[in-house]
Amino acid sequence: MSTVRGARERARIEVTAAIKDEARRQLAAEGAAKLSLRAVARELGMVSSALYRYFPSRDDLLTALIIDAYDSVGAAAEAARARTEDAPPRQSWIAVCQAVRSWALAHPHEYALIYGSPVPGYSAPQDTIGPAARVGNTFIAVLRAAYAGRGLALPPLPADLRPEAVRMTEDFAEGLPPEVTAALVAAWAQLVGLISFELFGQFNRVVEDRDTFFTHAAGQLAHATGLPAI
Amino acid sequence: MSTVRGARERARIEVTAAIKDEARRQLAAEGAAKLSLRAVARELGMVSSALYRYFPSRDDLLTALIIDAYDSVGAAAEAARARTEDAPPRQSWIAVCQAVRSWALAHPHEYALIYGSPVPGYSAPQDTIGPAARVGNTFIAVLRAAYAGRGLALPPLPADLRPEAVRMTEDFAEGLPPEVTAALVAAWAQLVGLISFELFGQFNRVVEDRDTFFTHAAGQLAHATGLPAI
DNA sequence: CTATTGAGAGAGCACTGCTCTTGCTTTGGT
DNA sequence: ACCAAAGCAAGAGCAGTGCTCTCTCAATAG
Repeated sequence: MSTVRGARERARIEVTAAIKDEARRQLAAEGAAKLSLRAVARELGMVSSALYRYFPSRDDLLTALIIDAYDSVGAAAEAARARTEDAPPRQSWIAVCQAVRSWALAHPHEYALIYGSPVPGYSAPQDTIGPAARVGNTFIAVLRAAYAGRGLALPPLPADLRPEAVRMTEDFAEGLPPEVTAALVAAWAQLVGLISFELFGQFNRVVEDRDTFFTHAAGQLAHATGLPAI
Repeated sequence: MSTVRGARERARIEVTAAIKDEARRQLAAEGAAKLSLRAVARELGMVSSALYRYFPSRDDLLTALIIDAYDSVGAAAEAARARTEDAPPRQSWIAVCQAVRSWALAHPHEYALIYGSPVPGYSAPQDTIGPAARVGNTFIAVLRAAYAGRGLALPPLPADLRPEAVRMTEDFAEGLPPEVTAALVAAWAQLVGLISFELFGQFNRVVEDRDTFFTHAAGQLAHATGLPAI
């Protein structure tokens, strides 16, 4: 139970939130590289050393922001799916793709934080893996619904990939045909590639009409996971 | 002509190279975030201010490393294509994909520098766009050879994407069917997505047998660009 | 009511990118 | 061959960073 125990505990929660808010502001304004503990503290009217009572290091603050970013994009994806629950699965798929892209365009630095080069340490802390899975799980949900009691429309896997696909299915996509699981994982990575290229400037002087291009590509990815064309 | 004009000019070239080498060493060891001008200077036995005679700022040093990285991965891709010039185009395509991935696994921090979040300014300087195109041009070359005097094996583009695909073709992929150009651009972005997911830890606890998975995905991308299965 | 815990403040360390000034050496024109 | 100009290294210094340590004071718990 999280009953409020006293003024102290309540204050701690509020200050922690204020720090994260200000840090997120600086992140959005200048990027992760220029996020400075001292500047956050200054803006909040406290001295820098006081901030260490709330986050033991700069990396921990960043990790907190990473988790929030995962949750934010995950929520956007889930909302898109909920909005299209009754539409054909292909439309639902494309809607989720577009939701992720829109979120990325609206929060470029937060996107870079989670899908760009990992800034803090090398392996992501344990706390991030839950929120990190939300978008992927949304895609899984779309496909699960689409494949409920329907035949497979995908060619069989090559022999060397099949065991891996079966394992992945058992691990996190129970119920999906292994062909679909493998295609889904690839499609999800590829989607992020498309968004990253657009966001990180790789499409400058290459792709101009990005909305159209992306929507088409998202449709191709839907096709790759075996979703019917309608 | 780059005739050596004198001891001074020669020294400048050598020192510039030494700085880049040491910087690349630190980049490979610790990542772009921890690359420090002072540490580079220290390691080279010079004082930090002297380094500014060669690179006007840290970002300029990083830009030089970015260009080198683009050239490095571009050379790897071109070599893979040269090695498979007489093979069926699908094999050539897959070989180039694998060359890019291998380069990325061997130079993770340099890869992150060019395909991860852009570290220095936001828009890449003019000097980078030439080297940055080498890998893409390699893929274009593979497809150009494959489509020389051969029919199209791709469905027609939707009406809204067609003009964009035609423009892209005229801009940098002269001779390719517009359907192929559009598919290629998407495939290239998607390939980077696959590699980034693997390199940045997004495949941890998800994909185990990464060689197999990647090779299969590369084959799917070849298929998406219309290359025949053999 | 007292002992313990948590929080803010301040000083300080080691480091960073970058600038400016001061000498010295190589260069190019006369 | 000489001499001004340009290129270069060194040193000091500024403003900023992450982080640690100590000190003081207020809130909590027994």
